[in-house]
Amino acid sequence: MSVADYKGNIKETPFGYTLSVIGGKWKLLIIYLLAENQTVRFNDLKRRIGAITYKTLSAQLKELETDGMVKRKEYPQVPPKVEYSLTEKAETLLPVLEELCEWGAKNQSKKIIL
Amino acid sequence: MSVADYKGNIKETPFGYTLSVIGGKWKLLIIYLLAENQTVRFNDLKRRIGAITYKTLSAQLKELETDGMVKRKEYPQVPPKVEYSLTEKAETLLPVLEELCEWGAKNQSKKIIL
DNA sequence: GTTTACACTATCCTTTCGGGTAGTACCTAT
DNA sequence: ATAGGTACTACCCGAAAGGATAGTGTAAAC
Repeated sequence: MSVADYKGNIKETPFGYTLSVIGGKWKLLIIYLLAENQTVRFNDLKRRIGAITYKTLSAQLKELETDGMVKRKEYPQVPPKVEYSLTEKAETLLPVLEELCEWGAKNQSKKIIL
Repeated sequence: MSVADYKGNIKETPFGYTLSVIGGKWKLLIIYLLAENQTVRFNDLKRRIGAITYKTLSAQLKELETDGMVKRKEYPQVPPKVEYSLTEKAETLLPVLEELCEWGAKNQSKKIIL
């Protein structure tokens, strides 16, 4: 299915799919933090981000998990311990994210010339 | 400003900026249609997309315009005629969009292995 | 002279996303 | 005995995005 063929069901196109995977408000930051630190625990992630709430962090992680971007490893102990890390799938996206970032850096401040 | 430094104001990071420019529900489709056809008129765009409403199309185009992604050329005649086309800035993004698209195509159907 | 087309705008409504606050069960440290 | 830490969930709420419907002014086509 080509991008120009869709009629509103954007998630079914390759591009729309990619967008849906990384489009959440905090998803990129989470991906970057996991890329930098390999494995991070829930409350640690919360502390590093700061402004996010538990509920939102939990939701974003769950979405990333069902999209196959993060792995969740739970240790059956008390108090609980859960470690989050990137999947291989997520790692293959990192170079593309870098490029998007570069494009943004180049164009963010550019004046619009008509 | 690095991506890992932001605290909720995502639009100020290069990546967040890029995302905000292409993140609208129909923006990608519009960009692709303009890339394929060079210049397209308003109602023509509406017909090609189909499911979009005038209001939404109008809003998305306006946002793309203020972000410097599309040019709007108005002909002072009756009935009105307006042509939309991509700016150079938008054209520099096309290769990156292709890559996002490829990643999506490769990963969309992949099963998640834990 | 009624319809059609153009490029929209206005108003209202629904859906979606994320935020705020509180609470859970259990254990460790003081 | 009390406070704090762990990894969450439940419930409610507000803002923002986008959809539905209708209307505008002019002119050409039928």
